[in-house]
Amino acid sequence: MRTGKGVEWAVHTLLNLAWLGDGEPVPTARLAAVHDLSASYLNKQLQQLVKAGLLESVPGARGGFRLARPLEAVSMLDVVLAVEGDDPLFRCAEIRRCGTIGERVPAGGFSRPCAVNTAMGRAELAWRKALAAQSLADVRAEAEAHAPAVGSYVRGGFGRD
Amino acid sequence: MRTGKGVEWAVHTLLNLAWLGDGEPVPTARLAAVHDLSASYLNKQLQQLVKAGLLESVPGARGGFRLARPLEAVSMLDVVLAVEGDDPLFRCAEIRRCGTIGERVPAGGFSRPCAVNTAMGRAELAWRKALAAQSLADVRAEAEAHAPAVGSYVRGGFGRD
DNA sequence: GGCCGCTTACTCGGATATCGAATGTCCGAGTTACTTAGG
DNA sequence: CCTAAGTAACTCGGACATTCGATATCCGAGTAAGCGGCC
Repeated sequence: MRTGKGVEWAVHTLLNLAWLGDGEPVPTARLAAVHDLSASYLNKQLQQLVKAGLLESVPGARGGFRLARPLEAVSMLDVVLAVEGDDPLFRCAEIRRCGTIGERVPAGGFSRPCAVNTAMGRAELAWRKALAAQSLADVRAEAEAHAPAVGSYVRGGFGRD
Repeated sequence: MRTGKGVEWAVHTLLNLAWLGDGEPVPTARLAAVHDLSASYLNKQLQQLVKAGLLESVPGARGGFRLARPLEAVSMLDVVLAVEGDDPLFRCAEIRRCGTIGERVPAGGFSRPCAVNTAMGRAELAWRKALAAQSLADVRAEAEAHAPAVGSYVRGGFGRD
C-alpha cells in the first residue's frame, strides 16, 4: 500500500509554479522537463488538479497551467485528494455479515458500524488532519529555510534567470 | 491508494480466534469459511502474521493457527505492518534532483531532506501513532459494546455452541 | 495604415496500451493421528 | 490388554496464474497568436 507518484509530481509542480511568481501559464512539457517527468502522465495529474480547483488551464498557443489560488489556501490534503481521489484508505467489505458467522447474527445486529472499520477510520482521520494542517506555503517555507536560493534555482531551471 | 483487503481479513480472524477462547489451533479452511473468504489467500496472510510473531502455526492433522499473544499485546499497527509490510505510504523519488532544476543546484544543496517528503512523513507518523494507540483488545471491547452476544455468534459459526 | 479573415502551430483533454502489484489458485513436504498386527 | 510400527489423511508453506489499478503513451478537438490580404 503506497501513494502513487502523482502526488509527488503534483506538489513539486505547484511549488514550481509559485516560485516562478508571475501568473503566466506554463505548458505541461516545460513543467515536466524541469524534473525529467513524463509529460503526458503529468498532464493527467494536472487535469485532476484543475477539476479540484487548484489549477487553471489556459488552452491554445502560449497556454498552459497556472495557479488558481495562493499556496496559503492549498493544503497537502487538497493535493492528495485531488490526485488520488477521496476514497478511504481502508474500505470495509463487511465480511462480518458473510459466512457461517454472519448468518447467525439476527436482523438488526449490524446497525452499529464495524469496529474494525471504525478503528481504521480513526487512523485515517488522524492522517487527513495532519495533511490538512500543512499548507503548501508551509512546505515552501520549509524548503526555503533549508535552501534559501531554491527560488532562483527553479527560475533558472525554467530559463528565466 | 487503499489498503489491501488482507488487513481486514487478518483483524477479523485474530478476533475470531480470541472469541473462541481455547488455545486450540484452527485450520485455515475453517477460519475462511466463517466469513466466506478464499482459504488459500487467507492462508497467505496468516503466514505473514506468523512471520510477524502474532500467530503460531501447528502443522499436521488437527493443526492450524492459534494466537501467539493476548489481544492486549497486539496493536492495529502490528497487524497492518505484518500484512502490508513496513514500506512508507509515501515514497520520495527525489525528483527535485532531476531535470533542469536539479542540475542547477550546487553540490551539497540536497543535504537536508526533501520538504515534500517531510510533510508526507509527518502525516504518516500521525497515522501510525493512531494505529499503534489501538490494541485488538480495544477493538474487541468496542465490538462487544455494540453487540454483547458477538462472542456466542462466533463460537456458533465455528460449530461450538 | 488599420482591420478582418485565414492559416498555422501549439496546447489541453481524453481515449488507448503497458506494466506491476495485489488477488486468487494449486500442489508438494511434513507432521500428526489413527489403524492394526504382534507380543 | 498394551505397545509399536505402518498407513493414511490432514495441514501448512510456498510456487504458480489471473485480475485490477497505476503508469505511460498517443492522437484528436479547440484555441490563440501570427500572417497576409483587403478596405
